[in-house]
Amino acid sequence: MCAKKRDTRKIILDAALKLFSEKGFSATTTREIAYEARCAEGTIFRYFPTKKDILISLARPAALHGLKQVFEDLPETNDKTVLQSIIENRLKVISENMKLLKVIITEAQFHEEIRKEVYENIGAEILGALAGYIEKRIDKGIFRPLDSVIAARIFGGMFLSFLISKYMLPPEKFDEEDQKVYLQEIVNIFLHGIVKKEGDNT
Amino acid sequence: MCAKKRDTRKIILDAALKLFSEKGFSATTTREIAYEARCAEGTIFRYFPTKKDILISLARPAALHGLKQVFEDLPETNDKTVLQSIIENRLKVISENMKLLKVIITEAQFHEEIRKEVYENIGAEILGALAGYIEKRIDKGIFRPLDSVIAARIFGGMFLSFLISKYMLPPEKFDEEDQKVYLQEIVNIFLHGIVKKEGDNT
Amino acid sequence: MCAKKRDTRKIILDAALKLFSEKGFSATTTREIAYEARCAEGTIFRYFPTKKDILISLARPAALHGLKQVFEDLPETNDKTVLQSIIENRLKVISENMKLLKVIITEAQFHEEIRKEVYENIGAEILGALAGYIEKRIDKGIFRPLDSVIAARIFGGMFLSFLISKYMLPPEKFDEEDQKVYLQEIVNIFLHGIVKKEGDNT
Amino acid sequence: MCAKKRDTRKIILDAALKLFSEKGFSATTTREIAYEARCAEGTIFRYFPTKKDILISLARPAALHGLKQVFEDLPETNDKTVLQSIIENRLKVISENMKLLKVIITEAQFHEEIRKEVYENIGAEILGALAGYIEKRIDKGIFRPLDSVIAARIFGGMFLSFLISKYMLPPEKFDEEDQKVYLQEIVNIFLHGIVKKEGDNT
DNA sequence: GATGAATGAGGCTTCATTCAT
DNA sequence: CATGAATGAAGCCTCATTCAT
Repeated sequence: MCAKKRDTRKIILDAALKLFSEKGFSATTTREIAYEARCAEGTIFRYFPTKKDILISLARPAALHGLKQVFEDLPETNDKTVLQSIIENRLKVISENMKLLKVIITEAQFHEEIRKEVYENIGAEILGALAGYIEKRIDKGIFRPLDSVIAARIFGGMFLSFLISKYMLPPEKFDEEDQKVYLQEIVNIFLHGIVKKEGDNT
Repeated sequence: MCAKKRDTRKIILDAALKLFSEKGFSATTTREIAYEARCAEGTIFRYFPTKKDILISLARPAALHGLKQVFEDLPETNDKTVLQSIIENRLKVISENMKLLKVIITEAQFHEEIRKEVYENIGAEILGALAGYIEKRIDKGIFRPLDSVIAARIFGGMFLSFLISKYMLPPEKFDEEDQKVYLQEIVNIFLHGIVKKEGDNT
Repeated sequence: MCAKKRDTRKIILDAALKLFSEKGFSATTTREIAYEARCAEGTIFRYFPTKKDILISLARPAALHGLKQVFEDLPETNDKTVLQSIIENRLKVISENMKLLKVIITEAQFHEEIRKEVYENIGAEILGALAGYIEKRIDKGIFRPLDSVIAARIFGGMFLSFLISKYMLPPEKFDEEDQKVYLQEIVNIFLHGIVKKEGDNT
Repeated sequence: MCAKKRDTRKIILDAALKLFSEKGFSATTTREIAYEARCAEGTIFRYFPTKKDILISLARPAALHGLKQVFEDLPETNDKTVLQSIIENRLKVISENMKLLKVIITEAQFHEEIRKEVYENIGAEILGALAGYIEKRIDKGIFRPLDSVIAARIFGGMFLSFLISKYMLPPEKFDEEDQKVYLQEIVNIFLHGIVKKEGDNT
């Protein structure tokens, strides 16, 4: 009785995710969601009391789980190439969750509930993992001493700028080669910027 | 009876800007805009054929003009403290336009017209100015050779992470001191990451 | 649970027909139609994308079909009394569709779509049938040779003048007796006017 | 103080007439009338308390005067060619007033005030003149005895069918030649239909 | 559990009318 | 007299939500 039956709830969530990411939450109608999910409009309300509850469900820990992996369990080898290749791998996870990320980032501005979920998950846990990694490297004297949370956020911002370029620029303005160089430079700049240098006591 | 007759158009634009930035474009009603602008709903449509036209007017080059100066005419003294203080100064312009910036960034995702406006103003011109500055420093052998556009974007992302922290985090989690340190670290990491080092031939 | 579920579409069409014929298309509001149809305003738009689509649906061939029979299959006995009684009989069809006819004729002036529908139905087919009848009588030498289409239109005009008198004059100015005489004279004048006379070589 | 000043009232009436005849009364906005009359919207209301009053003013005796001429002062020569040529001449008056006629006929259905004006002017006077003419011919034994009012209305209907053909059919379907024949046949049918014949005692 | 017709509040927009200049 | 900005009621239409089947 477990796996087989068409999981309507999941289907509706997927449909909503697709549409929210394309048109935004307010501009998406329940009728469109029903059509995309190939179910009746009424069915949606058997699973979600309210349209807004669909949005909130998308920001639930379970849904965000995919995103958490991005900065989790970072190995402590700091060699430039290793870090870069890891980041490239993680990018796959991001790409798979891009639609969700877009919805979350956009709607978090306007909905307290989403914002809270984001802080407690992405904010605390995800960036926390990265900050933890940075902390350890500082302790080992490899990175210079700085606020690891701030450093993690800055790195997140660099990464974000990559995502913005990748997903909002027209493809001809940001090709495969650009992407590769971009990621290399993020790692370069960040590592060079954070690494401890002889005689540096800032 | 002197010059300043109540400029209704401007008042409506301001009201819309406030509400769009608080609730998003779709979630803001023309009735709310009218109420905020203290005019009749019908009056709005004497100045804007369509609700969407209010949004577009907000994103017009004229509106974005203020933001252009942020990275324009950067002095070529590269000393860390100078750069940092400059950036702090420019931040005032950003802060004054933050509401607009938020609306523009959010709605650019969903409206082709806005997106174009953004590319041609924020994208091309602003980041272009920063890229030009970086280019000159590379030529002088101060920065290591890298793609100046990518570097500019990365810096933009770092900056963006600051804005996100400043405007989305609850104030008690990001106080004046945090902000100062954050900006310092952006400059530190970026400069150290981009500067040419002895024996570096990456 | 049997067959006849409340046919909302038909009910809305009937309500619209009544109101359009009383107040005209533009002066009728969808709220009034909903009230007359005893349904919610929103319900109307489940069946018709647009108010104008209600009007167009009213003018669809299906709706005009009833009117086509008016001059169809006219027997070729030309005796005055026969023709007159026939016309009186057909009048029933007209009367039953008078509201529709009024709407169609009125709105055809302003809506291209309606006009086309009218030409292809009332114009071409109905008058065509009458013209065909006239043609046959000409061939038999009973009517004098003339343009049968024009003759049909002229007859239509005579008939129209009757309808105008019947439906626009206050009833006390156009009683049963008047109607009878009016129809007799239409037939008289038309037949005398169209019949071939000895020594007539117009 | 009499002739020279731009007669705003007349200009507004003309503008309204043009638009009412093109789009109908309800579908015409005061803004459009103001634009067509090259005056401010507010100016309209200095001359007409209400939009509807513009319409009513159009149906005033003074405005209808032109139309009255059509059947007035008919000479009593009944010769076919004379009558036909007269009608052709009168047609000029009709053409000049066609816009007004269209508005009057259309809106009379929906506005009591207009309807009354039409009865008392067009109905009584215009058709009355024609009926008087017919009466005289009957008295002289040239037309057979019949209800002259009905006969006048029937003739009016024939004429109306001509106007409908002329103003609603696409021009290529109703050329100059058609028009000439049409008018000839109206006269033919009417005269032959109404004339007294030997041995006719209907 | 699923459906989809029905609802009615409310959204965007229009428009006749008013009124200060 | 003329103007045209402002009004707000009302029009058309949308949409989240309900409910009988």
